[in-house]
Amino acid sequence: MKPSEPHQAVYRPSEPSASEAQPSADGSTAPWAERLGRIATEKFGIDSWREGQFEALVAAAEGRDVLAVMPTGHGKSLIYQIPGTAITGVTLVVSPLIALQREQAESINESLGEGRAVALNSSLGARALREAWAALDDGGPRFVFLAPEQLAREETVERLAQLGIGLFAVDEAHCISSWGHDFRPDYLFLGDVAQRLGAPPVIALTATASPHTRAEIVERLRLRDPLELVQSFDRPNIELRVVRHTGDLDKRQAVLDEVAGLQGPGLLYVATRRSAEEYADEFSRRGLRAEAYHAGRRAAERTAVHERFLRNELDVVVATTAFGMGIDKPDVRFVVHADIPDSLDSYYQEIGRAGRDAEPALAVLHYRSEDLGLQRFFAGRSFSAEDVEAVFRVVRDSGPLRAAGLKRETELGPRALSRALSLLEHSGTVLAGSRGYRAAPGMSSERAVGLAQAEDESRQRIDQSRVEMARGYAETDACRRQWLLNYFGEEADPWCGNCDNCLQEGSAEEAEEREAATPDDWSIQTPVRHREWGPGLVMSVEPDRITVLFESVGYKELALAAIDSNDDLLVRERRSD
DNA sequence: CGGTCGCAGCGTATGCTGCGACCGGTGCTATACT
Repeated sequence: MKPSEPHQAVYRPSEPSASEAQPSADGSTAPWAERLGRIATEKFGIDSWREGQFEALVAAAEGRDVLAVMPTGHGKSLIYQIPGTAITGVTLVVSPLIALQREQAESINESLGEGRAVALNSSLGARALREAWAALDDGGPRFVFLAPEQLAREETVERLAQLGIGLFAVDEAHCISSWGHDFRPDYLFLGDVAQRLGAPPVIALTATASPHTRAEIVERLRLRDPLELVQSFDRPNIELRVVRHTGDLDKRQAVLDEVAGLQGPGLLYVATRRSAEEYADEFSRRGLRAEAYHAGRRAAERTAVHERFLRNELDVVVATTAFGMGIDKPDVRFVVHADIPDSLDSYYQEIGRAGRDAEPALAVLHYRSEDLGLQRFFAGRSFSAEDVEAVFRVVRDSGPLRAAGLKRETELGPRALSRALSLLEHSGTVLAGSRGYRAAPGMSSERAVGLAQAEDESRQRIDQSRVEMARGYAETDACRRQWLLNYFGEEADPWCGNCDNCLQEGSAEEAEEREAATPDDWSIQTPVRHREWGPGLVMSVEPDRITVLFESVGYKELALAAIDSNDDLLVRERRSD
């Protein structure tokens, strides 16, 4: 197996389709590659590219959908910025946080001149909002930033459709999967919105997405044969460690002692607001410059903490998952976790905030198996048959209805409504059409509830299995980096030399031996089919077992002995692409 | 699922134990009030 190259990337090159090619703003007939290269140099000062990056933005200009998974700081935004500058239509960018919208719009205005990008959100007063729309109608801005909630309003979608949207970009696209199902349901409707905006090419961008999340992004946004650009997830300068604890108190003590002894600036992630406050108080008592950061603090305080951290006025920020999106501070020296997160997707995203300057950095997870209880709780929300039935009846009796009409007719809260609707739609009992949602022909409400419940159970199994993969990372005695990279569908050496397991007593030679003992007939990313669980992908291979990600039940470990002694239990599938 | 809180009960320790109830993470937006 060869070592990961720093910018190893996989992508499926584009076949330009002339029919869908974007019209160019200046009527130029020069090939897109040439024109975009010139714009990159002249307007953005870019003349070198990461592997696949330039091809991706050319593909977008030519009308192809793109899914790009690239680390922060690798120029993801250029993939919509450069084509957006050249095409005739306006580029719409969906972004989850108002602060991010503001930041991105400012950066475009610096490159292209004032007024080329606007953000539409609730922080604008009524007057500023009118002015922003007027500027858009006059053709000034080339880029509009907004949150998915804005696109839930039909009036907004209609106005944008009239403007003519040339590109539809979704930044932080993993939010579709992590937030869409209950927390921010409007993420699930972005695929619909894109259709109603005239089905422009869609660009999905994120720094972190496992194969499962990538598949969900493609499905939810209805990407059509997208160009997939997936750069390596490896961050070799981050040392990975796990410390196991049996009791809550000794864990707490160890976390306090460790963080107090580390050279900052750094982050301590915790599971609850309360423990964020407690740890921050204790660090302050010990003389550290520490602050708690969570969604329960006032907006002004959160901004202040963020800014002081960026200015190196804090040694450590103790945070819940609220902290971090869009933070690009190069010299974060450590990210310690006092509690295990809900998935390796979250964990990787959080430790990825360390060592962006490529200097040595440290990621330590303090682990107690009991801590998984909270994550199981978050993963296993209860199913409401009444809500599902109410939504189904309304759709069947008064459909077709759009989201706003459904909200009016069902009188459910936004979260309950979209959770029910998403289950109904995903189980095929409610169909999304151009005029709104309608019931599948001949579908009874009993059957709809049953199918939705099955869908919910499958979703919960998948969430639970992601928790189990996080447990696997914490409990493995093999190379942690290999586990993490395999989780993201990437091949990796069995010995990284920079995790506790590799550093402790193992050696490259021992790892090679273990590797030699692992069977050759299974390799990661092999598509397989299980007798009961259906299709899946091999995610990791160990001497005595393999881990498979199944579409229906999530991650499962299978003993090789069982597979060998049972001919048709698990079979290899031919690759579909 | 596990931790914490309040309360009853014990029975007299400026508390302790056991039990059941309750809580736990992410942000947008619109609207009503200071």
